[in-house]
Amino acid sequence: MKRELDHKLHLRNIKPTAMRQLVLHVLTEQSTAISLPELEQIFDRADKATLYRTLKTFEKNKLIHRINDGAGPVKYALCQDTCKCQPEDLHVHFLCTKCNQTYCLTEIPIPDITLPAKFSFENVNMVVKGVCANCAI
Amino acid sequence: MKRELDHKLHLRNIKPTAMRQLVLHVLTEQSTAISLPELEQIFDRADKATLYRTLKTFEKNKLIHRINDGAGPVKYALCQDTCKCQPEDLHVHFLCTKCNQTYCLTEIPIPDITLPAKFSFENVNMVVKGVCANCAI
DNA sequence: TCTGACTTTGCAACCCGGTTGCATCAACTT
DNA sequence: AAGTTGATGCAACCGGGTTGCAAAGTCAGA
Ligand SMILES: [Mn+2]
Ligand SMILES: [Mn+2]
Ligand SMILES: [Zn+2]
Ligand SMILES: [Zn+2]
Repeated sequence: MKRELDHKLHLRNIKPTAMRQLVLHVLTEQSTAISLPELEQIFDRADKATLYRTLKTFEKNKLIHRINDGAGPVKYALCQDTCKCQPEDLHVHFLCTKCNQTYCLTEIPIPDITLPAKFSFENVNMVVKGVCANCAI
Repeated sequence: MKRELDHKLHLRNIKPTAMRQLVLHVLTEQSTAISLPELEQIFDRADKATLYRTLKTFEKNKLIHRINDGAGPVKYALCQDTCKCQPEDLHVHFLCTKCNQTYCLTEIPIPDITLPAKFSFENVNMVVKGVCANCAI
């Protein structure tokens, strides 16, 4: 277990401190994305700034990606092992309006868009809102 | 001029107060979306809460729509006259990474997505990032 | 025209997510 | 052991967003 976490950190060139192991452990347990405030509640003895900087480090090193679903705080989810956070790694996200959980739809790539003349493409964010399978009646 | 603004307000069932006329006037002048903090700077004598509630009223009555481009504050842009803020009215937005302006690409509808089983669709937000025509070299 | 109900505005204060400065602590190098 | 670097903890701050409340404005009915 701990081995695998350390390995994941190592692959992304992140030094395996105790804090980082704990945070990564929590992240791997989630089936949906998690925000900094949620993380604060899970570790109620940990410092917000440390958690914040841990997420920053993870994001910079492409261990996690940030998701802006438009509903409150930014959320984070683990990247796939092969992810380089390039356009081809981008996928659709889904925000459930009932449970407020945000899902990575990693198998759904974002469709191509034809931009107006002289507009160049760098990146794209696509969030679908609706009701998730868990919340469906 | 003032006639047209009042007419727009009337069409959306918004009482034409002085404040609302001023804000709508500013909104019609913009070619890109504008945030509440930006609006505060334009009217530096106006109260933030009043501007805030004015935007809320406009949004509720579908005179403007909110754009969450993931870069700082929420921005707002005028809806088309025919807009009912339904899925068919949704369009792609474009955030320029150089000038930080957000464009409504009203002629580009958001492509359909096939969601996983039991996930239902309500809404979608799509923001493309890149460099706009004005900032292109 | 006066009155009372309702809406809008202005001001102040607050909330919360995000961010930073700084001192301390831990790990690693020489 | 001493020095260097990076990580952590704590406190404070910032900015966008939001609310409570009283004053001002609007307007219909008496
Ligand atoms: Mn994702
Ligand atoms: Mn738009
Ligand atoms: Zn759900
Ligand atoms: Zn631009």
